[in-house]
Amino acid sequence: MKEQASRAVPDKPLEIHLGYWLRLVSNHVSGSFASALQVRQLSVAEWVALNHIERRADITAANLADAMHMTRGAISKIVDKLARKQCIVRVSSPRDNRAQLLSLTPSGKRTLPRLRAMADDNDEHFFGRLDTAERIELRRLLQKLADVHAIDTVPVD
Amino acid sequence: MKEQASRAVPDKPLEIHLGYWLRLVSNHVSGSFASALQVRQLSVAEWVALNHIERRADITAANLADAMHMTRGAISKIVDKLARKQCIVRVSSPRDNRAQLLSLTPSGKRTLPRLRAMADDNDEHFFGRLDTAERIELRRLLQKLADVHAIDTVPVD
DNA sequence: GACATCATGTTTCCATGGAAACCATCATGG
DNA sequence: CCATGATGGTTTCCATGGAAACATGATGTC
Repeated sequence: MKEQASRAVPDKPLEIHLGYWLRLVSNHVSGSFASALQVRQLSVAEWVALNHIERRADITAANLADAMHMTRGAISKIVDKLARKQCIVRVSSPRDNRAQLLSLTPSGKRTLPRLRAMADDNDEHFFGRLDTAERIELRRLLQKLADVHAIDTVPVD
Repeated sequence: MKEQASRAVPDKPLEIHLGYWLRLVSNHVSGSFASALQVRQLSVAEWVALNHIERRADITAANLADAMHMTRGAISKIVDKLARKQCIVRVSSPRDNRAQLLSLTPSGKRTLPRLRAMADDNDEHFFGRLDTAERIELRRLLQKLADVHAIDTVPVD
């Protein structure tokens, strides 16, 4: 009598789901990076926004929202904070008075390399224990998942 | 003159970080599951709490907080919601009048299998496109990361 | 036994982000 | 030209979760 598997609690804990492990590790990595950024008075979302603005100067808030998979409402607040911190400036688009073009201030441009170093360190700290092959494989698997589920549906135009 | 790599924007986008992909995919998986749970009027956190309570009946709120890596304040609210939804009951511990023992109601026990099926479906939907070897490898890598960084520091007693 | 210390659970306050309503500005069709 | 709709950005409201203060009960020390 195999310990009556019928009425017993099904032995299918949360840990059997890959999603569980993904969330566990992901939250930890992001949380650690958030702590690191905190000494610079920045949030992860703000860091991501700065990156997008750096890569594509004069991006509009709506495009930024698409690129970051966030709502325009949330972006509005983030942009507001970054502007208050003198990291970016908002300029009305000459061809559309509704839109505002976002770009880095000199101060913003100067701080980005340091932030990037922190991001590199954080990534290295977490994934450094994997050897090169493992890191490549992890990246491949994650990209495959993103690809298969069209998570990279980022119009950004 | 290699397009002056000095002053140019360093070509190190967010996507080079494994943490970026981890967060991207993880958020998507969790978000999808959250949507699925929504039709049952449950949040992901509530689902996780139900699982822990099922696995360890008469767990205290403090232990649940440890197990879920959340603060007692947050757990207090989650437990409150689950109690209001008649999924669990709170009973004062006979040996410690501060502590309250949490356990599933019959209704809670009945709904858990359906929730588990939803979780299984969600996981299968997202990771089903990976073949068996890939899924095993992904699990191994994530567990290795959790292990190396002691993310599983779950006292739970 | 009295008091300091600690643990449990709740509450309050804060920050974040989505949903939806809103206003201003384009764009299009009549 | 103007009415209608679409779009960009802001605001308000809501839900979630952490931080910290709090009240209550347990524990330890003297």
